[in-house]
Amino acid sequence: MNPERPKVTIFDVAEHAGVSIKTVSRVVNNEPNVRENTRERVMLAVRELRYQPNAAARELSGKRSRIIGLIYENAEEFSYLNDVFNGALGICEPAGYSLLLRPLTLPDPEIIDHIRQFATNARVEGIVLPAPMGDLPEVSGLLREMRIPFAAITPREPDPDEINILCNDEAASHALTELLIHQGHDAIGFIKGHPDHGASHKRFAGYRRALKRHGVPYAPRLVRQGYFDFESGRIAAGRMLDLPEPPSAVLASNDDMAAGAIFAARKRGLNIPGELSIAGFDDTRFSSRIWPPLTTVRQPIVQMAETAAALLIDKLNGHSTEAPDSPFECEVVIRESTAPLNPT
Amino acid sequence: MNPERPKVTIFDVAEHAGVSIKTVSRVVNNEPNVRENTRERVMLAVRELRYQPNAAARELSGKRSRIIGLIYENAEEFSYLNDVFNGALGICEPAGYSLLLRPLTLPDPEIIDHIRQFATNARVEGIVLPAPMGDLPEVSGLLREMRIPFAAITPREPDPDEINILCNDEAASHALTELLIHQGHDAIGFIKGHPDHGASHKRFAGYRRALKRHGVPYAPRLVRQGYFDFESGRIAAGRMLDLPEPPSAVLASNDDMAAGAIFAARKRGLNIPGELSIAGFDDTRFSSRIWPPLTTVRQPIVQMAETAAALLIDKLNGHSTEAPDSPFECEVVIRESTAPLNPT
DNA sequence: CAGCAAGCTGACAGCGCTGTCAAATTTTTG
DNA sequence: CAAAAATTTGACAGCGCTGTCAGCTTGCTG
Repeated sequence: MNPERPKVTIFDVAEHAGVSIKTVSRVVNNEPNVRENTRERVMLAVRELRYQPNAAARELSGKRSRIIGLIYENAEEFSYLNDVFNGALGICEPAGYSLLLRPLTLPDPEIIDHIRQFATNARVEGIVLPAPMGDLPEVSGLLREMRIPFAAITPREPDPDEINILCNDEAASHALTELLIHQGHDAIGFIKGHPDHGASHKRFAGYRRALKRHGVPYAPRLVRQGYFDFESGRIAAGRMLDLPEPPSAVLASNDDMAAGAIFAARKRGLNIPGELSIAGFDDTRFSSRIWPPLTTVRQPIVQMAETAAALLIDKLNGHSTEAPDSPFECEVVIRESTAPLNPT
Repeated sequence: MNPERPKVTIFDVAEHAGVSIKTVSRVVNNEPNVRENTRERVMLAVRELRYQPNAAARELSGKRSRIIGLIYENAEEFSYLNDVFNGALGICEPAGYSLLLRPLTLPDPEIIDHIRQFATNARVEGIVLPAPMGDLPEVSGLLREMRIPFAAITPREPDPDEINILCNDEAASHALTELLIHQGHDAIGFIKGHPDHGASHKRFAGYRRALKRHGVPYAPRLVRQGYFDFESGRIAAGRMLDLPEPPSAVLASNDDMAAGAIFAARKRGLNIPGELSIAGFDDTRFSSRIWPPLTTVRQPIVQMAETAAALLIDKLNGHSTEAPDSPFECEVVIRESTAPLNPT
């Protein structure tokens, strides 16, 4: 594409170093069976000539594209994805891999075709599946069938043969609920997340376990279905607040819905956290900037995505994939949207 | 990467259609000089065998990578980028191009090296430069020198030989300021954007022009420097609000800073919009979800990115690049954070 | 119907690299 | 110190496609 730039090929390097092209190839690809002396000579030539292997030739010859795909839901919530992109890119680049994005709008009846086409067309070697893509059985099923390795970032049951990145959603939700209970709340509303997301169930489970543990009765009227978006949070919270005996605290399964809950509370003239405590989940960029700043849970998304990419690349390179033995830790971030219950 | 999938090559298609591989190549690449009859026969074979040209072989042989790079500032503000990604991907995919991301953290003293390496390594044919990348002279200079076509999405002076996607920032800012003036405000604070971004100057210029046009005196004390981030908006607004004669309205050069201004106002117990009107710029996902929902300006980012990618691809394919003759239109979105001045 | 331009089609040589396998070299062994 | 074993190196054949250019068909012209 740039005629001016004189392309340095493997032949130039070989000549410069006084070896055969195959030896250069060995050195460049870190293959064994090259005398240290020779290796250094080649490396020197590589550096002097600023040799950059031609990716297309490599792929054509070696059958390795060094491309990793990232299939994600093209939803509104994007700060989560930002972290995923950054984490994955940060690992792929130094490893010599490219990252190719494939947004998908859910629900997508043709999802199978779309993914199949993406995998074939873009000739990806492996795929990263952030939530909720990793939750969809048809997606993981297809990839298994196509024998394309993938790394799912989602809180599902880990499979020893597959890469699965988890964090302790359940424990974090438990801790957050516990915080509210310790603050004296005993009517704690819960807005569930999208039922197709594994995280939704974990978070709800943590809530229930905390109630049980502390002897707070579970009230189904205080639990509403949400879908992880602002609107559903606003509506769900509104319903609860209009109840004859409204909750004194609301726990939303993510920050978008928590923002919706704040919105609903304000509409009704409620003072937060004076009259209603609200907590969310995810610690989006957003959360510290609304008023009041949101009590929430922070997940180490960047690290999780890094790990996903790193393990995937390891697997592609035939290294033993050592899954991390414990899930990543979430952290409760306490801000001003929650406060001890004010006995009026 | 998938041994099971039998690869269909151009030879298979040629045999199946009873022509030479070259003819298949012609048909697949829409080259002229193929009899209609022959073309159809080949197309049929392509469809029957589900032939997918091998990208690596194409690139190696034809010197065309069909890869477009997207270099962006890896900043907090991400909803803008979401739109840029979506717009660019939406055009690239059907056109048979891949989009490769390259986040950069600004300021970056080694930006030249990073970009040079990206362009070489990833062998991109062209590059999309959303703001503020297109504003940096060293970046556009380097790409010009490397003779890599690029499309800058940024409000700079258009160059007829280069692709430049603009929107009427200045006019939108003018309109927004005018709105506040019509609402009776005559002490309108302005928080400037990052000085390295072209948009900052346009937006400030619109503000000044509107003041002038309506005979509202320009007060330097009501203009503060910001950097497009929440914190700088919070601080700048705080300074203005602590003035002996504070403004009755504040216009921030983007929504993040407007959110900072809201935050600062709330800290001081001010009622918005009762005691202070606040308006922003960009209409991030955020803007309608904070309280009060923000009056702001919406830019057609997706369409701008689509146009950028489309023009770039046209250029790469040697088609006449017809730049759109007028900038994209912004739209003032009026929400509840602004209100007529209440004469107390 | 010969003669010629224009339109089609195909043979073949790479593109730059890696895999295979044989040859050359070094090291180890008896 | 020779023979065997292990290590290192290189020659060469593709990978699947496009560019070049020559050859073959057409359809016209006179």
